[in-house]
Amino acid sequence: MKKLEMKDIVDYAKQYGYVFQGSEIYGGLSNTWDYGPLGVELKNNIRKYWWKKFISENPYNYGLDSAILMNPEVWVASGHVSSFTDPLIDCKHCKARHRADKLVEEFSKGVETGDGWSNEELENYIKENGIVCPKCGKSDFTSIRKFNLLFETHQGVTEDNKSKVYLRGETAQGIFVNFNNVQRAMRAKVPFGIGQTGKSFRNEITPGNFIFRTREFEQMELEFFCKPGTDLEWFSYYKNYCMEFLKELGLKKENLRFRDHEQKELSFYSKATTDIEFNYPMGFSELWGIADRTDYDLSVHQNHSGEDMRYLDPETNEKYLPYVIEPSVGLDRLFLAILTDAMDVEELNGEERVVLHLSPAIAPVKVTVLPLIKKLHKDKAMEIYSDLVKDFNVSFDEAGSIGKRYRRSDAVGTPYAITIDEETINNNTVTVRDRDTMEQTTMTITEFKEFLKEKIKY
RNA sequence: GCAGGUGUGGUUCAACGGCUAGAAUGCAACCUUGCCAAGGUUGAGACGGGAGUUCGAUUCUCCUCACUUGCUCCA
Repeated sequence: MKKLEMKDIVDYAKQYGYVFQGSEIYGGLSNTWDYGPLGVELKNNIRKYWWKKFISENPYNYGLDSAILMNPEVWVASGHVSSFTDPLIDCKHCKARHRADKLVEEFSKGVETGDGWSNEELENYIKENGIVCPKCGKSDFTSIRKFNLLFETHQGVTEDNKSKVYLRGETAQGIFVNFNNVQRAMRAKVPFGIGQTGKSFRNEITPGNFIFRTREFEQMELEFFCKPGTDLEWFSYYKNYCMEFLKELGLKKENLRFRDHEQKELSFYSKATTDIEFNYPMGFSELWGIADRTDYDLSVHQNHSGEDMRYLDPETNEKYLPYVIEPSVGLDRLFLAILTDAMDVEELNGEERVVLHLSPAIAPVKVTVLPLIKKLHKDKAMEIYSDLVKDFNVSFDEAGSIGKRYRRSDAVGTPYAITIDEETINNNTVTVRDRDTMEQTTMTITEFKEFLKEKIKY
């Protein structure tokens, strides 16, 4: 089977109602995508599954849904307002773009530009030392321009500076600022976690690769608070927990791998980070980041807000800032991974069969109801359809030959098709056809409902 | 944001400075068939957007938008 390219995935997604280009009739808007009727079902199912695995099924963890708009001080404390602003300069000669601080650091090994350097200092240092463009070797740069990755907007009807607010750049901060609330309200004992899903916004400089990197995206984040010293244990626990989850979703083992961050690429606050990478059409790339963030987040909020964020251990009467393990995954990315992994173009009797091998638990449509002969079996089929919709997401198809209808249902990832014929009218049995094996079995409607219920269990 | 490439029905492709822009597939309706993309009839459906050159532009030029490849970036 040939490796599918991103274009194949995008075309497929559009054709079958999974993902459309945003604002398409107006020529689109860069890197925005709308989830279609099947896409939203799949996305909801993935989110639901995540919630079950990480929140409701997990005795340690609690859910949360914090606001997208937060007090701007949150983002000052988290460092997003200042350090998210990368000092970028362009080489006037070859048009390459570089980070000014990186140029300086590379030029004079050991010099830490950190937060302390202003744009002017960076520019002057580059000029005085004649630092050259690593690409073309000339020293002819534009002045530094900063890119704030946070979306800004205004609260209230007047656009004065006081009412400036940011769209959240990550859901995690909503969790940290509610640490005390959740701990007290739920009488939670460390270790415990708080998780939430929701939209976040970042002005990425280079979005792209379909829904892999967009400026508006949905995160599913868990912040797990544990006692310092136990953090590495929990870190490795969650590495495995996440990988387990991905396999349960049906992702193929060979398309997944761990990648530990090297010491030098770790963020300044992180003790350890591991990515779970997936083999997307453009190659292996990040799907899930699992990070040991130490007590960085709670301590910056404690310092900036003046609130005590420490946890009082009821057994030892010891007060401490918990360490945080953060498994954070992008829902859109996971969606893309699942679509890529499931999609297959198979050779069948000299014809091509597009089939989406989605696990029944997350498939948008669980079963499609097909009357064998429209005239004779439509009424019975409708009756069964109306009965099934109460419990399942079901579709109905009466157009074209039976084989063609099987193919249509394969193409959108529906795991089962049931055919309604004379037997159904006489003794309530249907022919159940399996998408993956294309095998048929006969069972009663009641048996089928039980069968399906079992198959779609999360 | 920079440099290159590409834009014709839902999809894949064709033609042309000038007659009603052609086909396959898909889609819809009807007839026929009835368990793995059968056949027939009918129908809907396209030159990304704007400006310019021209008697006339889908075609040539410019701008713009989108997609795409590479670079820069990804806390």
